[in-house]
Amino acid sequence: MPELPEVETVVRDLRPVLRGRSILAVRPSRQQLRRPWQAAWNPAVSGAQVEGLRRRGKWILIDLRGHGRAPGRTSQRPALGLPVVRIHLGMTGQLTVVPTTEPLPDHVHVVFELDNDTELRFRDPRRFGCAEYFPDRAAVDAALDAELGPEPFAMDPEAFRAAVGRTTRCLKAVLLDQQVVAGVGNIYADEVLFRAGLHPQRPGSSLSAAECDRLRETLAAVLERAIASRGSTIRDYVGGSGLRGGFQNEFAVYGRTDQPCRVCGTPIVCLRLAGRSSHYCPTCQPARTRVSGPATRRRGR
DNA sequence: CTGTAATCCTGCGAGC
DNA sequence: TGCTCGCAGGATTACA
Repeated sequence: MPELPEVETVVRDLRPVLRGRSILAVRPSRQQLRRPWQAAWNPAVSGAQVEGLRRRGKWILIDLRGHGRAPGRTSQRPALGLPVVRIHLGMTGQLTVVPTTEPLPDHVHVVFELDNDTELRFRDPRRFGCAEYFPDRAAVDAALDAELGPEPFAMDPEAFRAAVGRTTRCLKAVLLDQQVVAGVGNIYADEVLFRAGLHPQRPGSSLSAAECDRLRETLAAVLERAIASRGSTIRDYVGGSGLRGGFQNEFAVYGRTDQPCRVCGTPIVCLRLAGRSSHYCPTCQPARTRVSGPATRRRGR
């Protein structure tokens, strides 16, 4: 569920609440998330202090200072590291800080006990998300940069044109590819393509430079607007403070199958592309670039 | 390389 | 009221 705007909202909500707090302990539920629980969690994270929160693509990064209670004598500790907790919300993940006295709902799979009678809870009914511990911040950043494309804001226009132009995959698949641009998911891919007037099925290589630039600019604009609305809540999503998002009220196409396009009235169409439901307006997003004049007539080979 | 489908899960709404 | 079915914001893998 959570795409870039939702993850960004969670990070902005939690940053002032978590910064400077110490983690007393980490408790997993009995059920596994996407990756198995790491035994290193507790000795490494307990006692560490939260230095800050960041987002990269759809990942939430909690930067820690100190390694907490290392086993053995103090003198045998390794040099102070900069550990990181890395969290992905998957489809239904929620990350909130609440007083310890708050009743524990179902599907809370990781609890970080904090030093002020509150706790950070990772709740994820479908368990497609994951929470991992890494001992070294630089290594995490390097790994993320290797597996993710650039953040959608301030992308290099040349590089984006090259990435889109070199593939025959359809635009929907291109936008969902985290290596092309990080953070876009099913909702915003559809919304961006509508606002850019591009058919989701068009091959990346069919775009002109101008269309590519328009796509890149629309992408940043839509995501920024969505962040300003605190993301979209279809069902499960809540921000770090438990608040729902508001951008679902501005959807032009997502989830609006058969409803009239807000611009031209044509019924919105839903197709299956890249394994995901894809919504678009067949009038506002023509399948072929509109070309005027008889030059488009077939000329001999 | 590209597209498709299945997989990991739970929950909810539609339709009967 | 209750049942089954299909689908859901993600990501990875296998296979044609």
